[in-house]
Amino acid sequence: MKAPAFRRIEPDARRLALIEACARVLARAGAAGVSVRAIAVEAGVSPGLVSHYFPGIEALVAATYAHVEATVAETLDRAVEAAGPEPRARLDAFVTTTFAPTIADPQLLSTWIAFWSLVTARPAIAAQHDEQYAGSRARLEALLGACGMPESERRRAAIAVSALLDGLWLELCLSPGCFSAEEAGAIARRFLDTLIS
Amino acid sequence: MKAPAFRRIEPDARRLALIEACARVLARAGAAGVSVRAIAVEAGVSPGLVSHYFPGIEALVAATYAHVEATVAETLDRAVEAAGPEPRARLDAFVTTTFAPTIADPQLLSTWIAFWSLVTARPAIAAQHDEQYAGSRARLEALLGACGMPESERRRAAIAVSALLDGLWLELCLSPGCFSAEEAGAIARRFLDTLIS
DNA sequence: CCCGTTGTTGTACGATCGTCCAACAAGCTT
DNA sequence: AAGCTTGTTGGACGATCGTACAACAACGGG
Repeated sequence: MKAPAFRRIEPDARRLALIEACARVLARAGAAGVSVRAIAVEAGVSPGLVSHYFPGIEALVAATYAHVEATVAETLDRAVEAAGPEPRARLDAFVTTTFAPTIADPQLLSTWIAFWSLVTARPAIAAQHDEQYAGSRARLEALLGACGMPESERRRAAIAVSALLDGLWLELCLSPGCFSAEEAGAIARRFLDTLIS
Repeated sequence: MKAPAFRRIEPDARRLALIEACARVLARAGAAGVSVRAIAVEAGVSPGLVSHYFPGIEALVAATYAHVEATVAETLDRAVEAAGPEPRARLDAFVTTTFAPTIADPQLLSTWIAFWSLVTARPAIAAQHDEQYAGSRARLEALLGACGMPESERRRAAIAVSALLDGLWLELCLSPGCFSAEEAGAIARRFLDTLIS
């Protein structure tokens, strides 16, 4: 009559648990502190299990980035839906939520940095980045189109807005004291004013 | 009659040589491939010398970032000077040069990423980032002021332009095929049009 | 209840990491 | 030419890394 030494769970659930553990390690220790053992401890499993589910740390980091990015995108979508039917209000909600504490978080940035550090050297990861960036831009294009922007201008406008948001988000994470989330939101919304009018 | 086993050079020159070697290693192997030994081989010295000049890899990466950032800033300043006296032409030169091949270079990005990965965890490096970012923004504010922008608007405008340039530059390095340097320059210059008019 | 499947463990292995320091030698001074 | 300063070497050290693999045990089907 003793407690089981471990629990068996289905592969997909285990994969997700490892991904979430990796995200926590990245948030706590940064890109340099991520390792098979640290993730295993965080997930409460043995080190060997990490290698069993992922061919290497890089694959796990890539999967973690994909998962966190999807979570962020879901948060943004939810905020857009909550903003109601007015197109411009939806766009503003997208912008404001981008700088909300849960997203403009230095700990979240470390996941991006760990992923970015792999993009240049690994073609497969570069392809993943291209794909996720295209998806993010497509959502932005849809929001801009709903505001009446002609299709011929949407591509460039989405690239511009995406870059502005990324740049503000990045600096907000790296130097939180330099300017506030409200200021970042105001800058971005003002930029949208000039784009849409 | 045999060649000397090594050359003694003055500490400042050796420090610079190590910094340049670190930059080359970062460009070639990325943030994950940087190590004391790799840098020592690249600089043609023994591993012990790296530790002798820098308290650790992190300090060397920080010094390398400072050096590369200064080089980039100098390139931008030179381009601005070469653009002549017209304020708007100087601003355009700043923007265009930001996306020139020597600056919007994936290999250069790895230096930034290696540095960024240290910002969150190390307060001293966060302070260095704040300082260098403030300097970069001050240069931008001066260029905007010369174009007739009132001082009360310069801060926000510089933050906005800096973020847009950073975001475009980042994406240009990560996904070179998505849009061109010319397109990035056109987007940025168009943004400046709306700001200055 | 037992048995087979397979998710999981835990360790051993070689490689590589950053750090350290005593010994060496290059080059200036005398 | 000899001595001295000090930049430089190069290996030793313990820690940690990713990987691999044989043994184990949890859990469902019989």
